[in-house]
Amino acid sequence: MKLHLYNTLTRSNQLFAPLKPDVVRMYSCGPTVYNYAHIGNIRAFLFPDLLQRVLRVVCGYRVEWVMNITDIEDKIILDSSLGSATWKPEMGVQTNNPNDNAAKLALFYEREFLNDLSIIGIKRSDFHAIPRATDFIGEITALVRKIVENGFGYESDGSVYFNLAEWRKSEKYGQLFTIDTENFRAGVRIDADEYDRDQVSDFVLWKAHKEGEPSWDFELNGKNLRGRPGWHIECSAMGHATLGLPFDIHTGGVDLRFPHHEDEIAQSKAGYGVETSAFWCHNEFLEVEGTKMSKSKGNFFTLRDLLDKGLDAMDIRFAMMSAQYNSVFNFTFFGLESARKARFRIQDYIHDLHESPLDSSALTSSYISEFRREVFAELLNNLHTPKALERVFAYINAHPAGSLDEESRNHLIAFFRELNAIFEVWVISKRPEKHVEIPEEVRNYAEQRWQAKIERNFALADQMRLKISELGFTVLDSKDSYTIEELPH
RNA sequence: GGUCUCGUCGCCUAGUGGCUGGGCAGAGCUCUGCAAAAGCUCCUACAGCGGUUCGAAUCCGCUCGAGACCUCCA
Repeated sequence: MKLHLYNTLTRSNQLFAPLKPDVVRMYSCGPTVYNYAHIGNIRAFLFPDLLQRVLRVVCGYRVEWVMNITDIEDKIILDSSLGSATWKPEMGVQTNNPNDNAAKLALFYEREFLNDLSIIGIKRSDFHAIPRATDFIGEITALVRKIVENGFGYESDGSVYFNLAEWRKSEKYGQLFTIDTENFRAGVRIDADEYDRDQVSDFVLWKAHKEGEPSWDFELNGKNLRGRPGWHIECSAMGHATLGLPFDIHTGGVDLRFPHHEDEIAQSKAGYGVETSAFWCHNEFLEVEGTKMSKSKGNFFTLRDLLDKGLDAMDIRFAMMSAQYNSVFNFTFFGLESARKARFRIQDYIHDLHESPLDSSALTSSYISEFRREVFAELLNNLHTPKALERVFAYINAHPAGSLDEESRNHLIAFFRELNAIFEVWVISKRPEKHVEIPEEVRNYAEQRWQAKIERNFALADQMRLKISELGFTVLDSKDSYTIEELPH
């Protein structure tokens, strides 16, 4: 089955086919590891996770998914510098070596990040590689050297810049983003004072060393330009090293279209002489309670913030599936609760499919192949998860589990197993039996309540209910009997 | 200032020139109390104003409103 994906490069939905047969090579711009992942980051990684799962499960491709770790960058340098207030003891002991300090801080947050990914249902084993920028300094410097050799880079005060004026003579700059050259230049000039650049719009490939900052040797034209990589060059080099260019799909947040991805396209082609990726796919941002998430508004949440509030990571994962990846997702706590209930409706249905039919006289048979085809068709339509879920709900509404015969149930169970290989928010099994110890006291109260109820002494029955709930339990009545359950928390 | 996106039932999310989605919340019923579960039923919306059309939430124009990007940001 074929996937249609929105390609920012062509600004249209395009039929996807891998460049090499049967294997999809996909690169996702990963995190800069200077802090804990927030829920916006989480969405940005749930998107490629969903994409690679659909490519594998529905399309049947093998997927080589690469996500980089940016472990050298301004904020990392600042927070890892000697005397930094944000240094944590868990990161280790700071030394006089800035490279070492930056690496320690980055490694700490990298581990936290990978742990967060696994909590949210993104599997480590689904990655082909998770390269760190600082492990590819050799690749990066080689690329910078090529760009200079090809006439698209120049050195100035120990830094190396991309010569955009030269590049634009033969190539289009602004493939992913409509750039207004006049405003673009005017905007950049403000921050550009300290640099001596031919064009204000030129971006940095290699940054000259500053005292106290991490740095690496870099030989260029017989000079050692000790310094560190520019932010955009890292992805060009790592994508080339881990997947080869061009690869099939490049993902990232919408904010990365410009300048990050635009510059990546220019650099890779200026250096390696080839295009970067056939598809560029961008996820939209999320908002929290209708406004942009920001620390000053107090609506900024890391994943661990939400888990600390007692929220379930699977509900967060499922809630994010309720909007298409390329539309703004409004994250609300009410919405999260709605998503939880919706998720459990499907979960209960899956459990029910495993139960033996009570009344075998009136069972119907349902051909699920059409249902399966429809759900998958929605996913293949640019990962339209809301529509896919709508199909699922419509189906389970029309086909209560109790009405289906054995064969239909088994087909459905098999289908939900497939679907869960994409959504990864359900358990495909019988309803688990609860083994909760009911205290003697609670059982006594429950029995007294039942007797009182039979005698129609509802005042006493209500008293008993109150006592039971105070002990953390509740009584569920059926026609001729009752059961005792533990209250949540 | 430039480049865009979007305004759909109480909330969230689809959709598309005519047949009027789905989830959550809410109401009623199955049910002789209370509480819960499940099932059934109900809850017909498309910012406003013009225009095109036999017919528009869907196309065009204007107005109002919301938001994003252009600078580190997923």
